[in-house]
Amino acid sequence: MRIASWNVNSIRARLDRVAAWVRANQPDALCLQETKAQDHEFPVAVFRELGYTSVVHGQKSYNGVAVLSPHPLDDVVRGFDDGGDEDDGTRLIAATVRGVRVYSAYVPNGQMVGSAAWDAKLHWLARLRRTLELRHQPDDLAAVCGDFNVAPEERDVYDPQFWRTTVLFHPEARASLRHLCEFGLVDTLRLHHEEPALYSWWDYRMLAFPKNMGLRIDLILATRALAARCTAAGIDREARKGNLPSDHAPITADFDL
DNA sequence: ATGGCAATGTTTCATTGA
Repeated sequence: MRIASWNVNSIRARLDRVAAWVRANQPDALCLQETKAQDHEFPVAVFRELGYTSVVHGQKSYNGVAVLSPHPLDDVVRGFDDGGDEDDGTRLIAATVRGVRVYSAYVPNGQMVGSAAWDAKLHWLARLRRTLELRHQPDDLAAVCGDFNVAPEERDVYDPQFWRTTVLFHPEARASLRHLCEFGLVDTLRLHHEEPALYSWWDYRMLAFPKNMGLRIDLILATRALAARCTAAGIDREARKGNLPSDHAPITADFDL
């Protein structure tokens, strides 16, 4: 079973590229973030022609998440089902695919350290952990996938000295991500690749991509039971090339399931 | 080669992203 995740920076602007990637890579579950489409605007028909069903949770202009699969998508939940306040933005959707609970998460960026958006980012990560505590045991088969807007470690950042002052690599954001993982989630890429400079996002500016000035902020986190079955993980740098790319590359994890 | 931001809609500039 192959699970993939991709911040596409508008599904409508990226439709041909995403459809081609699905055709070539045949994921069993594809989590999308920043679809930037209301639910009725999501191009479900294009993916249906490829044999994929889409479950979506979107809004106008910003945010938006989805899960696509050629298999049945069961027990779909949009947003946090923790009984708390209504979500501020469409940033989370979950569905069960072949017995695996799959989450597509778009963690708030946080804008500036110390801003209201920064507080909201840390709160959002804490709320995601609470939701997992309510819904799962660490020995469940679950994958929390998406754009976390936090790089876990120094080896995931091209200039840690600079980036540690920003929302993407600030010690507090890293601590919030660590706390999430301490629920019992494993960073699947690091099960198979130890080397530094494996990035999933590059700024559109400053020739960041050809210079590999990036950060690894997109993750597929697996519960221990699922991680035990992880046979491969990777980042598809090729999909960041060419005309009109997303600023993020798709990431994948394969499981013996 | 992979080349110096991009998508949206508030639309000819402002907002947001990371």
